[in-house]
Amino acid sequence: MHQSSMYQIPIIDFDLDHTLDCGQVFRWEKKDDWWTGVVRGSVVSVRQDTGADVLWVNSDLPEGVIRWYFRLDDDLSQILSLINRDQYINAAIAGYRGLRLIRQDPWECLISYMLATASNIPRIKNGISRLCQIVGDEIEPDYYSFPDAGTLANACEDDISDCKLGFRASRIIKAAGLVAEGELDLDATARLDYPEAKQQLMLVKGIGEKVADCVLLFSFDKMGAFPVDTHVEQVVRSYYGDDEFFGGTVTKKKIGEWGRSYFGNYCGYAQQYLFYGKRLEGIRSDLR
DNA sequence: AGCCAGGCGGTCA
DNA sequence: TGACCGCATGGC
Repeated sequence: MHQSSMYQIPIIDFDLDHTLDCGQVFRWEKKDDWWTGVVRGSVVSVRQDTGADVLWVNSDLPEGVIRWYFRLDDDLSQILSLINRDQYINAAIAGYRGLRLIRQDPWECLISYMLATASNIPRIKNGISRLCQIVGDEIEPDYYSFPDAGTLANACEDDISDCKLGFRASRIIKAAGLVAEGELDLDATARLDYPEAKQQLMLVKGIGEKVADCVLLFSFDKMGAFPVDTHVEQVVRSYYGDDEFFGGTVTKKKIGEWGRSYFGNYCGYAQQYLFYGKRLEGIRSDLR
């Protein structure tokens, strides 16, 4: 049995609910004020009372790992002031202040976002949950590890089929093979700078600009990545500018280039606030 | 009952 | 380049 201990971490400018609910991670669940998830193969529970300046942690991981995972080392107020360039992002920041990006495990992040293509968050969560339950290991009653590359590459077809991943299944199996064989070295790729790391990732079939940017931002520590999915595209098109603003047809590629230069070095944070901000009614009515 | 989803790769003009 | 398709199907 594991030995987990309870401790608290002092926090500032951190909102646990926004951080875990904003759609950047898919395996955390909240019940009775406690969020529970799996970090580095071990079950972690965290809780923040509303407005409290401490985070309660129940985990066998040391405090430093939790602080690292939640990017508590980021100077969030500084970052937010850097990206707060207009009324729209200001509203998103006001609505969701305390949202921090998370340092996810690169392998889990890669597969998760490959599975996220042409899907929606509830379905993504269900699919990843099934993948872990069917192909992963039960590390505690009802809690499962994310399957490693070798295990996933060799999973039997029936199990994969039961995960209900649709056309995405064959893509992740192939990627798993590349990682298991060492043909794709995620740790080495993470050490490259943004454009080179992105280029490397996109050599893999099934990884395009958007998936690559998500992996770069959420697990490779590249704050200058700006993933453009359908939601961010809709926000940018309707609020920031349409065809004429971009000088020709608006494409996701152009939006990505615009976002990186407009919001600057921490545009990845801006992207996540825009993405999550889309659900704020104040902003939605502004878009209408 | 449809429509659309944190896309990608290929094809065709 | 940019537009259009097929992919496979769950969730609302």
